[in-house]
Amino acid sequence: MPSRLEQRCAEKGLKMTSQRRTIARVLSESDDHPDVELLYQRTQKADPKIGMATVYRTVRLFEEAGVIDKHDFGDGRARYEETGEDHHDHLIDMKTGRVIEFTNEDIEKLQHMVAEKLGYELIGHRLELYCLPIRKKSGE
Amino acid sequence: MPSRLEQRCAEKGLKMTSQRRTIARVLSESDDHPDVELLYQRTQKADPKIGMATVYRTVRLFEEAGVIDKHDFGDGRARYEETGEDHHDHLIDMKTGRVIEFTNEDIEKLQHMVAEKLGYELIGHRLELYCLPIRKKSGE
DNA sequence: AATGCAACTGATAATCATTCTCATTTAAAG
DNA sequence: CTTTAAATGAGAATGATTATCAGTTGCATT
Repeated sequence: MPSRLEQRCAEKGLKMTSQRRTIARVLSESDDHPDVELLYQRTQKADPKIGMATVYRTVRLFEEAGVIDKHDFGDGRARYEETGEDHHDHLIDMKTGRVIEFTNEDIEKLQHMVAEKLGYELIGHRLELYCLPIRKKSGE
Repeated sequence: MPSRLEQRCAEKGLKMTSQRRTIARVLSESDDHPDVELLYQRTQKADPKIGMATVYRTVRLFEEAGVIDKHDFGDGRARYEETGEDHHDHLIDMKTGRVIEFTNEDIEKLQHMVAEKLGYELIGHRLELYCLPIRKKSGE
């Protein structure tokens, strides 16, 4: 059973190799935001012959084809996730590093308005909220 | 005459050397968002003995002291600007690479609301709009 | 003003994520 | 089942940034 991502790759006319299928599957099955190192580890379980370079190449290919999204949460390495029809932004828990997805239509609209007011058309955007859990106990 | 930034460094209790003064001045006089390479070039004009490593170190020191802000606009290198009392976000012109600053109180408020709804306190955030000019005439 | 020393600096080596190189292998068309 | 352009794997190369270390300097104390 081909993964959803694999199908989308085929639709884009990408040549599908066994390595790309494996990586597509791993990405499809990931519900977090893995970096390349983590993707490499996960692909290793399915096919230990896949090289790091191939993961980098494939992830770049997929990103350029628009079937996955690339993120940079400020820790110096890129992280990826399958593109969904629902756009969402990210809230980063600074304590645990956990990433929570959210959507907010009002913010989206305001972004378009801001861009328009400045004479621009909004093509893409990045919104990340760096937060700490609300806690009434003691501590930092 | 010490630059505004130099004074702020002194207030933070940072030991001020001639190199740091020079770099602080260059940062104060920059109204764009220079990367380290560009800062290095600008400091060279004032003091050709300053090394690249010192620029990196100083910029990190200043950033950790909270007197300058570090940005990452997705081109693989960090860019800096003096911290102002006015918070602002950035609109990146994808055609020219120009960076336009803007503020929007409504977006700020919504961000806090989103974080709160998810059980978090908003500490910092990053908002960048990647845009293309709305059909303008030639040149610029 | 001279002293002492921790902190700073400059040159360069090291690191980290990512991309490139190239010999070998493979997907997909004929 | 050939053919061939493209993909792969291993490791070298790259670019931005950080660490190392011997020599230098700011600055608090004589």
